[in-house]
Amino acid sequence: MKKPVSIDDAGERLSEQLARTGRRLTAQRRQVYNVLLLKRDHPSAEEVFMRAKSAMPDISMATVYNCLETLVTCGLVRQVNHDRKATRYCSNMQHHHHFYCDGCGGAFDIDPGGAGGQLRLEMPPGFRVRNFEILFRGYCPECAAKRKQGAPVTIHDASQTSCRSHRRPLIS
Amino acid sequence: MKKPVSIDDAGERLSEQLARTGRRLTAQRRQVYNVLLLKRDHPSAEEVFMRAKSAMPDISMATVYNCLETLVTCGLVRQVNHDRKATRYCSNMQHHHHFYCDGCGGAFDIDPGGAGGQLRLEMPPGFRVRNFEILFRGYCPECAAKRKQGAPVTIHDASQTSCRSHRRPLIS
DNA sequence: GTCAATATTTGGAATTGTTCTAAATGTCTA
DNA sequence: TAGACATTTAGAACAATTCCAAATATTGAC
Repeated sequence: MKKPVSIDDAGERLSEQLARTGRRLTAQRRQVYNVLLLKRDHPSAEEVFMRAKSAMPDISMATVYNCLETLVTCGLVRQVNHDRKATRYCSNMQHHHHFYCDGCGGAFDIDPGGAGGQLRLEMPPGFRVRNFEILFRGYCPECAAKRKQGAPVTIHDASQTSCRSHRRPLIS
Repeated sequence: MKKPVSIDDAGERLSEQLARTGRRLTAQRRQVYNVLLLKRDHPSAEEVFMRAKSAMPDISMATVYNCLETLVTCGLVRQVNHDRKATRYCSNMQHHHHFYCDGCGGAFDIDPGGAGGQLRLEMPPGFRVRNFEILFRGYCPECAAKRKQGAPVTIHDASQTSCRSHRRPLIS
């Protein structure tokens, strides 16, 4: 299994990715990224703000949001959403699943296990799974067809709900 | 495969479940439940409101939220969340997974396929999966241990984050 | 190093989806 | 039909997030 980004590589990785997308390396971006690498417990923007603030007292919440967004679009960090709670941020960019604790609300990474077509997941010791749910992303038949025809398509525009509304729902 | 609740059974089912939990059957609750049974495309509260309003012009948004919550706690309807978008409501109470279309934003139910331990999912024709993610729910080692000891535990209190914060994250 | 051009940060206002509140209305039981 | 209690309602409050426009920082050219 590949190693995640170490704090040592982080600076290089960060400036590299920022440069690649024509962005500047700032102290705030470095700080926010560091927070995410230092303790990989999926903090919310609020939590990132508080941790960053302790090392950089003048950083603002708006900046934390900006930096997080930048890191996400640079592919250095990903967002993790669960129920409608605040978005959390994760510096583990390898493909993985998540375990959400009903007790403490914690989020834990679950390794996707054996590669290839076969999926063989193993929970780390001590975890008690009550249920699971698979979340697929892709294109529904209508949108897949539209894209094949080469029509210009806007991805993920929430206001564009035509497809959803006139299709027969897939439960029988 | 079992059939979902038909509109005909719905009234009975609704009053039955409401009575079981000491609640009253009201026109608004019936209306909201009907909206959800009539078109199973995972509408948001806003969409439910608009559809309900066309048959019952005086219904209010607050009532729609109240009714939806009641239906959820009665086990007649479930909430479906995706990214941080508005919660959607689903009257398919059988265990199933979800497919989210990146094109139109639609949500579709995916049958969990073969019963038993083995999981063999099949996408309905035309769907193009780009990626998937598994979401586990349960208890993390610390919370599982606490519960075994019979300590009184509050389930899912978001403010209680101790467990999350002092545990080493599970990525290596 | 200095300057201009441009990107970023910042505080506060605005927005969105949702919950709360308290008064009005409805339903049920006696 | 009254009294007890549940439900509905409009609007205020709320939390997480985004937007805005001014202040500040960074970069590249000289």
